Amino acid sequence: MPAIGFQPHDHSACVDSALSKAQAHCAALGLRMTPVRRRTLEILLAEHRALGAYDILGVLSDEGLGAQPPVAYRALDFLVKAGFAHKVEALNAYIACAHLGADHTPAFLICRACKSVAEADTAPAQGRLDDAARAAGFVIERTVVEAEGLCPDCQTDTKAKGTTP
Amino acid sequence: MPAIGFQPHDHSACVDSALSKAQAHCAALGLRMTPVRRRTLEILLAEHRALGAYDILGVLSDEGLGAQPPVAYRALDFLVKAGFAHKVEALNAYIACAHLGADHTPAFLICRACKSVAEADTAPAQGRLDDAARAAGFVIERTVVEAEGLCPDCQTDTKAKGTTP
DNA sequence: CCATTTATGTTATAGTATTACGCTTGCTAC
DNA sequence: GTAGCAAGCGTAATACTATAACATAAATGG
Repeated sequence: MPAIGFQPHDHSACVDSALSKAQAHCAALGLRMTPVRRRTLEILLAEHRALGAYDILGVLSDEGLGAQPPVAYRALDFLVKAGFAHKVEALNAYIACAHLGADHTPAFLICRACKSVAEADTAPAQGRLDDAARAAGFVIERTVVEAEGLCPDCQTDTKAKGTTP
Repeated sequence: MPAIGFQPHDHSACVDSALSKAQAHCAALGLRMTPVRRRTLEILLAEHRALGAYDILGVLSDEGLGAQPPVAYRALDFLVKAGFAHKVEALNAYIACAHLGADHTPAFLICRACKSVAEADTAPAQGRLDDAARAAGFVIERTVVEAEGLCPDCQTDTKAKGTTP
């Protein structure tokens, strides 16, 4: 079990905060935070890594919350639509939103060695893509911005690449 | 068969040019442009759309160039590594590179209505992603920048969304 | 020519995601 | 309170995407 976030932090507080923000957001908008959805969010929040739908399903299934793929996919769809989670396209996997409440365009830094994922702080990230879209007359509805590479911890580890030839 | 690029252009010239640049690049680097690889590139070049590996495989198979998934995946891997094609992560599909020869970070505009894909002219949208990475001490090796939305043609079409309620 | 590497052919299987249908639950209007 | 409706869940079946593993063939290079 390798690096968690890229920076150390009070993870339990970050989980609690996200959970209660999500709950409040649901109450405000009349969305339904059902047991399956809540548990799915908790599972995602437990780590700063992206989890596959079948990883989620495995846990849910162990806990008697549903045994077939649609259960996980429906919960994940809900969380993504509500903005509580994001899909990491480069991994076909899902991760809890790190900036819950902020209206943002997510951008991810994905470590290929330890598989941890950080959601970049930056908000408007998409400057030139926007320009290109405007020039082409294209209307953007959603953006995917992801970077794969090595996190600080893994750059020095032998398991990464030959930085010292 | 809907919109092709976002702008009209001499497509046959754009195919020929790409093909001969690829051939030259292979010759220069000692890469082998085999029949399967060449045909796969031609298939991708035929449209400014992303094609699934199994779409490619279907064509190859019809032409007697190989019937199993690995044939298509290997050809696609080669083309991607050589820089002749890109993978569009948001679609799990592949598209010919539109800027063959230029050393660039691809960025895509993906129309959700007609499925055409344009590769943005601009180098990267990654200004702030870069900043975020530097701040976090993260080393980027590859970036994925994709935008989903509506191309110019599909914004007015009824098939898109209700722009006129 | 033989050895080595590179590419292809094929089988099998793993991993990701959706369709479809029926049941239950919770809300709203009467 | 209960009839009707929408949203959510349970389940089975299946589609789509991708890779592992191993055998064969073709090109390169001594």
